[in-house]
Amino acid sequence: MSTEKIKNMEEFAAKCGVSRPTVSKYFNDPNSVRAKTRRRIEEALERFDYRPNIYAVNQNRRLTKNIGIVVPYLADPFFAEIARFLETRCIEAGFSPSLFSSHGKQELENEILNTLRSMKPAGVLLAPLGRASDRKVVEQFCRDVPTVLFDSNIEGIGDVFVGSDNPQFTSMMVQYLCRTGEPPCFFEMKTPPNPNAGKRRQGYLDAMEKQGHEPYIFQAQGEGWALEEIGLREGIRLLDSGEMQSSTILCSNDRLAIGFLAACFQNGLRVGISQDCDIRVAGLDGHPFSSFTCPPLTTVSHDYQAISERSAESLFNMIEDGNRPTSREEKLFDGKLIMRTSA
Amino acid sequence: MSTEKIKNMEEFAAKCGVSRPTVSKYFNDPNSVRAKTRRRIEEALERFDYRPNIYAVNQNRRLTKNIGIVVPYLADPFFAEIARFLETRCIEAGFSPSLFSSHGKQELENEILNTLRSMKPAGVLLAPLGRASDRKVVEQFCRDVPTVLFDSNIEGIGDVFVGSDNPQFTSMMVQYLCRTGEPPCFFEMKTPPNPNAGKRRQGYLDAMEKQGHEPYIFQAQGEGWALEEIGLREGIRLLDSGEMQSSTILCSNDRLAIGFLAACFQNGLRVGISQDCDIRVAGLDGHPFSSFTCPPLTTVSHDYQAISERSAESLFNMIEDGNRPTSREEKLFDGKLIMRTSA
DNA sequence: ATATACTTTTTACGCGCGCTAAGTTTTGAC
DNA sequence: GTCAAAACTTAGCGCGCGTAAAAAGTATAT
Repeated sequence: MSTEKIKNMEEFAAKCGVSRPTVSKYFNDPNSVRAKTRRRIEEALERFDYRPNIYAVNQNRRLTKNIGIVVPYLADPFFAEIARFLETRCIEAGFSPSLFSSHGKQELENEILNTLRSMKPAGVLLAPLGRASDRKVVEQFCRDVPTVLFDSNIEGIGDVFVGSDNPQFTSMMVQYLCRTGEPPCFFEMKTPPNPNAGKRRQGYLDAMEKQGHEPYIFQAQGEGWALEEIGLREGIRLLDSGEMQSSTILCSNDRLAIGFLAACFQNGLRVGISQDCDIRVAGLDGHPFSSFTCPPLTTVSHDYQAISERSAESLFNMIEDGNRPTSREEKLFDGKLIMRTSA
Repeated sequence: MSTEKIKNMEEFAAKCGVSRPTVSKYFNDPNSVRAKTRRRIEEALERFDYRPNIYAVNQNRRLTKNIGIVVPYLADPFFAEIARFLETRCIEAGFSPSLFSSHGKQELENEILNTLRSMKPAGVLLAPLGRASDRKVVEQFCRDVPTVLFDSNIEGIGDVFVGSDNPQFTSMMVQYLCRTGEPPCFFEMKTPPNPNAGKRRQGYLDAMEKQGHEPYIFQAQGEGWALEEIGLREGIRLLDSGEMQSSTILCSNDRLAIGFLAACFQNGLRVGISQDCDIRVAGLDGHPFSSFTCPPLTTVSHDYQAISERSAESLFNMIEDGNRPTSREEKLFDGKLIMRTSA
């Protein structure tokens, strides 16, 4: 490896013994040049560490090879996990992913979308804030940029939506809980930051009605994404209030459930399905840590792999075709019931 | 807001009624133009949504306003949390942060550093893989780009290192555990992916010796970042082996501890400090979820805020000064003992 | 050998902006 | 009203590359 600095493609082309446009062509698609030419370039590539200037490249290309990945809250392991999958898929497919987190704030989401727009990305994988999103901004963005929405659906926006069938999650869990014990009450936030809470509540109400049981919903106070803390604090409040109608509780998501488990522990309640336990607690999401709670959390898990794969594939297809789908596609994946010992 | 599309700075300058260089000057520093001129530009900015083409801008500036943030594993809530802090600080200071995760892989870390180099960043905040890092690559990178290392120190590399005093963590915890009960044994990974494990082991050995106790270390088998799972599986193996010399165990980090708690639960062991408990479990890190385990985890917490603040400030100072510090600076923050009920 | 279809080279322009130098206007202090 | 300083305008180069068109070269088939 020579230490000689190569300034630009012109110089590098000289080292290869080919012309600059040919080198340019090579970088756009190594297969588009003759095998012999390719070898010469690749040999030079090993002797000198030259990289095309990304800014010059992107300025001149109509569309870049960038892909934006936007999640509402990256410190949530659920999104961290999905982002990890997506990033890897993008790299494998030869794109340059850029990762953004809205940190739960509308202004930041808007700002990210604006930044993204000026990046001329080939496409964007967007998990919007949901209710907290600025609908008009997101809508306009999706018109301008090929976008796959995931996790959180905003009706009519984006070319494709890929996510989980949230009512199915709740319905399956309610059914399971009813068959194995007392019908559950429902623990959720009054003003949830995460997008799918509304659908889950409705799913609970519908499922309970279908099973012929009276629903009971407890709404936790609190704002923001500190879900475990809210689950703990409000869980204690709920337990102390004596309002609980049932010894089975379904939490709107695993993070609330983790908090609620802590509340139970603090109140000396034994959680689980065995005879000597006082209460059953279930969650929803298949949170990466849900198998390590005490007791391990019974939950309905997203099909992470499928959601990431499908989102990425959909976007890649759109990019390759060059045209957006005529009608909006929606793909919902079922969740998988994971029976552990908490419920 | 007019819908008229503005193609470039030339056009936008015309709308403002000022010349292009003046607009350019404004975007580089709004205070560098006369107040009246600034008003005219900002009014136009409200009527038309123009943004300078970031690729053209970055191509022509010697240094961009980009800051790279690199962490070894973003799906680890510890790094997610720090990354969130850092990102916010960069934006506040007028920079454009780009977030990268090495996903625990050396090749990816190298690739990220290469990408970063070609981004001509003003500076980089780097939490390296540590032992798994390619020392030469990181070293060369730090010579080329102003870099603040954080969390994981690589001796002699980078202009500044900001992190926690890991031996102090272990030492403090060992002291606490010895004063309140049986001296702890130590639970760690044989080949830990996280960088500071070595220092913690040494800290344990030193502290035990200082206290006049015989150390006992159990090394968990397993590779990668699935620390909870390893803690659970190997925890069970340890408990079943009957090798445990003490009823107090200190885990090398909170994620292992979370797994170990699950192992205890599964084995019917009651964890905690009260009389009716069988075992005390402590962790290290102040993991965001450590307060929601059952029982809540006694741990030594990083000073997240201080580490992020200091890292960011150090980098900003280097960037503003324009010159790198003559000698390498190291700043270690003490951890805070957080007494909960697990130990 | 000749025709045909690819590849590659040459030449040249354009992208949008940073930056500089020279000339012009505006500002504010006296 | 004068005058120097500050802010502006005009003009123009350069950054590193994509890309298009035309010319030249090269592989494959007849």
